[in-house]
Amino acid sequence: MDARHDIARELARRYGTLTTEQIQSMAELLTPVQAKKGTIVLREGEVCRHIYYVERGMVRQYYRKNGKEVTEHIGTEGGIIMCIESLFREIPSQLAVETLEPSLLYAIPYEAFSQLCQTAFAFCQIQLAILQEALIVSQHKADTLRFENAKERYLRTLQDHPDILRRAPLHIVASYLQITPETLSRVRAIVSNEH
Amino acid sequence: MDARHDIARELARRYGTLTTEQIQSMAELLTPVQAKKGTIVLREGEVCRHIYYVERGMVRQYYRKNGKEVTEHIGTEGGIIMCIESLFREIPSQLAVETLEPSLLYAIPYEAFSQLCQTAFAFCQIQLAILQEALIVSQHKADTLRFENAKERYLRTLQDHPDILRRAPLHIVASYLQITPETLSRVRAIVSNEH
DNA sequence: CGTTAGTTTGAGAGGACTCAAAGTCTGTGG
DNA sequence: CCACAGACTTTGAGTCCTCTCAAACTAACG
Repeated sequence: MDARHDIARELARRYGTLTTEQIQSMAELLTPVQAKKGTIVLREGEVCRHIYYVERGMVRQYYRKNGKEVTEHIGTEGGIIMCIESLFREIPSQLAVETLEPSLLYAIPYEAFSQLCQTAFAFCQIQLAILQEALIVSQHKADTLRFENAKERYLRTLQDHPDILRRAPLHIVASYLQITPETLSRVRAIVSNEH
Repeated sequence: MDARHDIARELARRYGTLTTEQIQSMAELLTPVQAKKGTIVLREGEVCRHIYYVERGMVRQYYRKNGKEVTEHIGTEGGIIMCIESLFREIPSQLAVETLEPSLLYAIPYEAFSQLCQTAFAFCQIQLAILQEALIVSQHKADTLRFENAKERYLRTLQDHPDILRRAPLHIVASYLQITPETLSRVRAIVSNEH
């Protein structure tokens, strides 16, 4: 069976319900993207036209600010990556997307997916669920930044996404946690001293 | 003509396109909520079942953290208020909604609106557009907090939402800007000295 | 007109930043 | 297979922004 069916089925399971034919339609949209470590999947300035599903590997979204790279998001197996503003407004993306490991992504062309949405509410519901989920995550992230200091954010990530800490280089984890590499290094030292 | 038609028409204009009959259906969902200053429109712990459109007045969403009230969002004329996590997951809301002025809101029952979405893609598109917009705003907000200090955030709000600064009490603006009332008071003093 | 809520001002503390330098890892080419 | 260059991480010193705590002042409301 095509691997794309499995992804389509997984998306349906997670975000809604699709009939067998609808899963078939969904699967046909998926385009595999195999990329070795360090590949730029979406360049800054390009218009983002896909939603990406991470099947294997790890990718990050980042942008440049005052000459420094700021990591906005890191996605691992099962994660969804999209450059929200670029995708929905069809404007050049501030965000770039880069693999941090050899990765297998499945790109969902947004235009075509939107077409599908018009054919059946079930697809629409999936898009709605993805956006709702993203909004909830976005709010939780904001709360975390509001109330937790560097050490607490590190410990939370250690709890919630231990693979990110294990697999991503420190300076990228640091910008993901919105702290400097120096601070993360110090926090790490303190935490490992406490066991 | 019913005022609710005007709101429905405005929502359609802003977020999509609706036929006359669809505007009619939408208008029928809208429930006016007149509330004097200081009214709790949604209590913490209640499940949020409506999306609110602010026709007149000003409302805020806030939650309690370590005994203090934290203002998550302030909405004025034309704004949309929704307690995202509660609404979509149907769980008790952490957020409360309170009027800061005598206000006229229109409540859109989410359940009924979702029903409508299943009858025509046009409604779905409106919901999608609202969520997309909310996501973009949410990201911009995060960027602001990441890179701007107290004074810059104050000046930005002075630029973008001058009515909030004029109409809301300082301590509420402060928690909206994610700074203490003391800091906002100092920032304000500095800015007004510079003219 | 007094009581309470809200705002201003001051002093001091702390977390995270910047800049700087030393130490470690990694991968490429000889 | 080793050596070296460049990237990454650690450690140190000093600074700054915003916070907390405290007290005085002002406004608002019954």
